[in-house]
This record gives sequence, C-alpha cells and structure tokens, in this order.
Amino acid sequence: MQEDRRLAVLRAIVEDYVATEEPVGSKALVERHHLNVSPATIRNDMAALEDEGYLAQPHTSAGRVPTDKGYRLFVDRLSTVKPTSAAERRAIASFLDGAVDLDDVVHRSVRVLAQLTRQVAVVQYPSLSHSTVRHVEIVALAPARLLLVLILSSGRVEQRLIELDSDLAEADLAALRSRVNLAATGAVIADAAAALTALIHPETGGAAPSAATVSVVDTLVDAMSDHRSDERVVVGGTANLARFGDNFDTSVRPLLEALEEQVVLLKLLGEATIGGAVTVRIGAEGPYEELASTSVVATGYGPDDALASLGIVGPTRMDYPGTMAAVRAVARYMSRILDES
Amino acid sequence: MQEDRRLAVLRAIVEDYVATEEPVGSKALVERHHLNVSPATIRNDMAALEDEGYLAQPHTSAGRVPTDKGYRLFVDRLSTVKPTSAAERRAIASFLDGAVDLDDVVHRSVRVLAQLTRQVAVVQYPSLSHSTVRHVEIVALAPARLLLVLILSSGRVEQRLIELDSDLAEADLAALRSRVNLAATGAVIADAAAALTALIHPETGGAAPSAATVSVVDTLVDAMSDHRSDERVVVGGTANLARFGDNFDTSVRPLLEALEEQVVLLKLLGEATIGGAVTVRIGAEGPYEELASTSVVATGYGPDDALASLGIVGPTRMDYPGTMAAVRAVARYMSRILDES
DNA sequence: GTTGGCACTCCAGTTCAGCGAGTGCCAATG
DNA sequence: CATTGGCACTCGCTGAACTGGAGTGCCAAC
Repeated sequence: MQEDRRLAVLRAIVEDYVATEEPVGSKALVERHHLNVSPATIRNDMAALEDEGYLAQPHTSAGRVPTDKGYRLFVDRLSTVKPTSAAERRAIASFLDGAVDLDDVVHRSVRVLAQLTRQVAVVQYPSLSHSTVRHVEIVALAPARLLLVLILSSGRVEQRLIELDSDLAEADLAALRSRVNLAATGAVIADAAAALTALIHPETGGAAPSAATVSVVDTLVDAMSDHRSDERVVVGGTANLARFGDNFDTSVRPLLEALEEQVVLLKLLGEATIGGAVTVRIGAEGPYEELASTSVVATGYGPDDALASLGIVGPTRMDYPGTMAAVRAVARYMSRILDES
Repeated sequence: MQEDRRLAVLRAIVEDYVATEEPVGSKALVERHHLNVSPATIRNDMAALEDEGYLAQPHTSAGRVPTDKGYRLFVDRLSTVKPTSAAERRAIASFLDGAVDLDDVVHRSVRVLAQLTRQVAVVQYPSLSHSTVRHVEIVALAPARLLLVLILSSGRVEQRLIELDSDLAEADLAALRSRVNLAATGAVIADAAAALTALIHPETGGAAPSAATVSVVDTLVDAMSDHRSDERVVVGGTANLARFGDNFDTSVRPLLEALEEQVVLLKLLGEATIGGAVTVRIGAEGPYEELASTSVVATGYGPDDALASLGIVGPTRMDYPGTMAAVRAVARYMSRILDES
C-alpha cells in the first residue's frame, strides 16, 4: 500500500521536475497531484525514496530531484507509453513524404525528430553491411582508366577511379562488367564481396584472372568493406541546446564536444540497434563521463530495425515518454519509406 | 602625424580587445604597446575615434571597445596579412591529403578549418553549375528499366531510375549511350543540358526522337538542373561555441539557429564567392539582424574560386588576420586537391 | 501509518558601502 | 597646436550583512 504510493510519489516528482525544472517540495506535490494525504506523509515517503537512492536534494531544505536511478525506475516501470499524437504523426508524414533520395530522407528525419522532441537529434546513415548490391558499373574513361560505380539498395552510390597497367579492349570490358554483375548484383554486401573475391581466386583452377580483373575486383571489395562510410551521422537541432543556456558548462559544452566526435555518437547509437525497442541510456550509465548529465534515447530502423540507428541526446531531465514515442514514430516511418523505395 | 597615431591606437585597441576580451583603457594601452605618449594623449585620440564611430564605451568610465565600423577599418586598412605558419600548412596538408573522395574532402576541410580558427566552420559542396560532365552511364536493370548515372568532374555522382513504356533493345541502348555521352561529356552542366535538349528537339528536322531518348534526356536535364543539391553545406566546430559561453543569448543562440537554417548559411557564404579574395562581413553589415554580433569570413574555392564557398562564422571580436589567413589557406589547398583528382 | 506543529536550515534576492579603473576637462607647457 | 599632468567624477563590480520564504526533519498525538 505505502509501496504503491511511494512509486506514485516518484512518478509525480519526475513529472513535475521535468515540467518545472525546479526541485519539487512536498507541499507543491500534494497540491498539483491529488494524492489524498498530507504533506508530512509525502515527506516521509520522500525521505525513504532518498534513502533508496531514487531522489536527491540539491541542498538541505530544498525540494527533491530525481537521481539517474530514479529516472531509470520511472522509465522502466512507471511511465505509460504515450501514444504519438495525430498531429505528430501528421508532422512526420508531411515532412518525410517529400523526400526524393536517401540523403534527403536522412536530413528530413533528423529535422523532424529534432522538432518533435526539441532536443538534439542524430540519425545514422544506413549501414553498408545491411545493403544489397543493386548494380556495378564499369566505365572506361580512357583505355587504361576505369571508373567503378557501385550502387546499393539503400540508395547509396560509391565510386572509385583506377588506372590499369595496360589498355583494356572494349570487349574485355563488357565481359568483365557482366561477370562482376553476375557475381555481385542482388547480394548482400558481405556475400557480394566474397563472390567477387572468388572470381580472382578460383578454387577450381581455371585460367588465371587478368590483371584488370584483379584490379577491379580488389577495388570493389575495398569499397564494400570501407566501414568508414558506415560511420556517417547527421546531427540536427543543436539550436535546441539554447533552451538550457544555464548549465552551459555541465550540459551544453560536453554535448557539443560529443557531437563533433562522430565516433562517440556512433557508439551511443550503436547500443540501441540491438533489440527492436527504444533504448534509453540515462546519465552516467554509459562509459562517457562527460555525458553524465545527458541521456540518449535511440532505436534502430530499417528492416528488422537493424539497418542503422537514430535517436536524440538531451538532458537527463527530459520528457521520456514523449521522447520515446517520437523516436519510435520517426524510426517506424523511416523504415517504411526506405522499404517502399 | 596625429592621424597616423590615431590609427595605431585603433589597431592596438582591436588587438588588445581581441586578446583580452575586455574593454581597453588608455593606461593599459600605453603600457602594452610602446606608444611614446602619455595616457592623456591617448584619451584625446580615443575620444576622437569615438566621435567618428570607430569605438564605443560599454558604459561611461569603462574602457573602449571597437565598433563594427572600427573592425571594418581595421580589416580593410590596418591588418597586416598574417602569413600562414608552417605548422598550419602542415596541419592542413596532413589532414586533407588522406581524403579519399569528395565527401571526405569536404568533411576534412571543415574539421581542419574549425580547428585552425577555433570557430564554427562551414563548407559548401561544390556546386553543380560549375562542374563539367565526366561521364553518363545508362544501364538496363531490366528491359524497360534504366538506371542513369551522371558523373561530374567535382566527383559528385547523381543517379536516377526510370521506367520506360516499352522495352529497349541492347543495340539501341548502346547507341543512345554513345549519343548522350557525345553530347554531354566534357561540357559544363549548363552546356551539357542544352546539348542534350537539342538531341530531342532537333532544329534540322531529322527523325523524331524515340520515347526512350526523350525520357532519358528529360531525366538527365532534370538532374542537372536540380539546384536542391547545390544547397548542401557541412558545418563543423560547433564545440568552439563553448568558448564564449557567456553572451549565450546574444551570440550563441542566434548562431546555432542560423546554422540550422542552411538557406541563411548559403546566402552568407554566397556573398563571398564573388571576388577571388577573402570576404569579411562584420556584425550588422549583412541583412540578418540576429547575427548582428557575429562576423563571417569566407572565400570561394575551386577553379577561379567559383566552384563553391567555405568560411567561418564567429563573434565580431575575433582575430581577423589569423582567421583570414586560415580560410584562405584551406581554400587554396582544397582547390588544389580538387584540381588534382 | 498518518497528521499537525514547530524549530531549523539554507538559498535567493536586496541593499549598501568601498574600491578601482577609467574618463573628461582644464590649465600649463614646449 | 599638440601634448601633458592633475583632478574631480562616474559607475560597475565585489563582498558583507540582512531578510523572506520554501522546505525539511523530527516529535508527539491520533
């Protein structure tokens, strides 16, 4: 019985603190939420919650503030999933439906996510490793100079320029082109790379591959395993940082620094790709000390939610239910769009 | 004689203010710079400079601060061009030389520029309109489904997918491919678009073009005139905003907002593409009221410095000579790299 | 277990005086 | 006429002292 009320108190404190940005005291609490008990009772509960580590006092004789542990409990057990509002769904739809290509989808997503959550939004580009090869084109710019164009299902295009030691006849080029496409087209990146490699290392000892073939295949395999381009992320909504101009040094500065470090961002997002659900990292739960006062709400998108991740970064004091709903909604819509195209 | 000294005083004030971030007084000035006159004399000069609008006082009985007009005079007439240091050149070279493709060049440039200037750096992608067509590839993914790949000299690749009403024979495809390339390859975008259009509107009334030809040409011309992709910019170094955490509302917030608005950024940079030199917009000189307390230092890059622009955005109180040198150095290096590849 | 009462704590905001950097003006000087 | 030293004045900044109020913790009563 008291246990139930305690949780209700914790929930109320989280909600009030998120809304007001100020430590919440016992009296204000009984007024705003109609708990049918006296402030003194609440005080006892608050003291207990503080003992258990869910609350903290900025200083003696101020109200209580949730700790990371408090937020965690709130997110895990107390928050009711806020359904995305019709207005939000409409915003997402009208924003994303106008997108013309992959770049555009990613950029629009980051914008709409930043707008909905009023936080800094981060969207990772679809990773190479989950794409399939749509087509490989080999163009002779000059007799000994080839342009390789690798077109992937996610809409991404990679190009490489190579010089050959000797000229390549048009007929040979055509043959090479069709062999390469036969091996790679339609396959997942990893398989395509393997199939291509097999072309120049034939188990069944056929004719030795030509120098041009080796060169082309090497370059393509290299482009396919170039994980550098996996590391691309787009950031948006940094203007939202302006909302919490105080706490500059504790909140904004480390966040800005982290945003510059794409590697960190990718790690943060990466954790989220695992399950299908929306992941929440609160405060110091992660390994990044500088981000102790920020939370990350992220999820995967694309088929099986495994193509790449998107999410937001914000202060631990944030509207978790709303943010989680927005992140999930954008991810779903994005998956759908990518699936259609 | 006094005129000379007045300018020296202005220069000294700008330099000191930039270095110390504090209003500079007459006494401190004679001490730091060895002007061989008394503080009282300087005071007279300062009063005169204030009358002419080059200086201002934050409040009575504080030191002087340069006005926008003061900075303008400083930039135009008083600053000696700081030659890029060897260390800077080395930093730029080692940073940019590792770049593998266009995206990479742009991203690396923005990083190195942000690092050198310790400001927010902005680099615009090479504009379509100044590129030439390197190659057009037409691939039949299916008999009635074509993939068009447009490869530009700047390293950019555009792709379009089209469906035909009827199947296209391999021979016809080859013919079309060679006609299109004959018309477009090597030409500047605008010319290429015109030449392609001519293919389907033959003045000398030849045979009417096939439906496939019309479709392909239309799509290519459309891709060439797609100025949306001209509007891409990359921003870096926002973490440098942390350095001036005070003035949050006057400096940081509007800047963050401007950075989100790519259109504004492009306009700011756009002004710079005109001459070959480094352009400086100081404070309220531009039409953007919110950016009244920021300056933009930018220049063009690429052949004739006309391919696109890059630059930095920072507080009016900045090291103009150093910043201008860095911007110019990065632009030059970038031009060179793009030229080579 | 809940409640009202009460003493206590401590932040936040305000007032006020003193300090010091800096100015403007003036009269004197070369 | 430019320069200089002197001097009174301004004004923001700093720190101390004070106060109001919100909030707590504890205790005794129900």
